[in-house]
Amino acid sequence: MLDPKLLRSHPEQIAEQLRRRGFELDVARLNRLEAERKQLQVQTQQLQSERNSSARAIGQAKAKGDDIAPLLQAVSDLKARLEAAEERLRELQEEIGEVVMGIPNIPHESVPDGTGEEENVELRRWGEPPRFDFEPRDHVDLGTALGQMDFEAAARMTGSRFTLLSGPLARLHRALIQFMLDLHTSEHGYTEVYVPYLVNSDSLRGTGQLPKFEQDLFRLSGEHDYYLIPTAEVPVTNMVRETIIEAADMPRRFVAHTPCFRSEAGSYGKDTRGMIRQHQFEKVEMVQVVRPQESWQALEQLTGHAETVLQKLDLPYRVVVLCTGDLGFSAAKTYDLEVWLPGQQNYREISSCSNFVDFQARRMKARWRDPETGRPELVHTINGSGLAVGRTLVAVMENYQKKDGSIQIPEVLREYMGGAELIPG
RNA sequence: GGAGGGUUGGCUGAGUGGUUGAAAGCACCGGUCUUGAAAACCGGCAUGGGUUUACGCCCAUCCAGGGUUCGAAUCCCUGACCCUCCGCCA
Repeated sequence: MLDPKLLRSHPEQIAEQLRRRGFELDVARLNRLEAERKQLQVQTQQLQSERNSSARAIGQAKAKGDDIAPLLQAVSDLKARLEAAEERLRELQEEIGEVVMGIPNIPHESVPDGTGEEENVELRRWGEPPRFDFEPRDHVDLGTALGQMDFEAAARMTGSRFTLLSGPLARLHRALIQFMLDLHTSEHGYTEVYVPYLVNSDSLRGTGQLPKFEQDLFRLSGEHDYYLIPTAEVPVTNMVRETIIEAADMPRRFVAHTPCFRSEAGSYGKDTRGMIRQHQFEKVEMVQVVRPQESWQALEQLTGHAETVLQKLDLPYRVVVLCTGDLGFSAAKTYDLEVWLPGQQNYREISSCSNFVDFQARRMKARWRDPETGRPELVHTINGSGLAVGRTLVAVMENYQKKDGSIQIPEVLREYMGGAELIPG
């Protein structure tokens, strides 16, 4: 959510900045609603003030033993007028609230202009795509040949876009999780957290998935109105919802491994083969809650933490900065890490690191006490995948494959694999 | 699943219809005292919104929503969450 004060005072400037990301802000409508709100609010508050003072007068008269009948007479129609005004004001504020909640974040000035994915800008590359003296296979062929990856069985027990892993491949998947968590907690200063995988709608509103992106979520039916988390960002960021953090406790850095559940109703036909796009996948997520003046530095740092995972796994990747048109709803700036997949001969997204500045914090009422002002101020929130586990498994399989279909185990994972160096073909 | 208790400011916690936005304590900030610190003493200290050049004034908020009333933290209803006991259970 954008600062309502800014939205009121400089709507044209905000509209212009939002136009960069292809969002058309209806300034005329907003101004009209605001003008009406202002007028109605003043009127309502006048009536409330009237009610308060007359109620007080009645109380005093009663205490003195005076006759209160004429006073009661004087306020006889006040209540009806007040209720009508309050009702209209409430409706109006709801309408304004809906409009405001549907406005995306303003892109940071450093974000390149563009209309979509193809205009994202590559910043740097790390590592060399491996050369094979044979035709490299993709993870589906490799996993199926090993007999340790079964999409058909998963489709029978559930449906499409699910995977069944078994044996060493299942263990490798788990090893990746352990490795990532250990790295971030022991070397990058994150606190590991375990969180609910079901959340309420307030939490999803707080991080920006609701109200606009309900179709991407799995929602429970039955007694509770809960949703399956689409990312650990939701529960972890909401840890600080409606709290005031003391300056000494900043910054806060959390890392969590969770499954993620995405309906992605709009993605039919995209990445239908393999584990790239699933309804359920594991992710290790880093979240930072920082002082506003530190958030841009924190984004660079957090992106580096995600890169370290790829470097330690010796997986070639590149870093791109998303252009304005590809930016997520809540983000002010996003770096994507894309890993090299020999099976696709392409770089594919494996991590997304974003600075949300105060956008989520305002929705969540997440604040800290600024020693400069002594008052509660909004925090900034940053998060990033460190990394998407399923896609990392894909990357390891495809980059570490051998001609006979066996898969070499990256050195840093061996301690989590009982010392094994190879998944034999 | 059954029975009961609770939810008040950063924290603890008073407060059952009329200057209560809310006692008191803690924490925090400033001052006096002190070589310095502590203690003691004095003072300050909620959030959001409207309005004003400004001092300020006004409104809302005591879990949420509805109701009763001239007037609700306080009474009634519904819901959420927390706690205790019983039952069941990984």
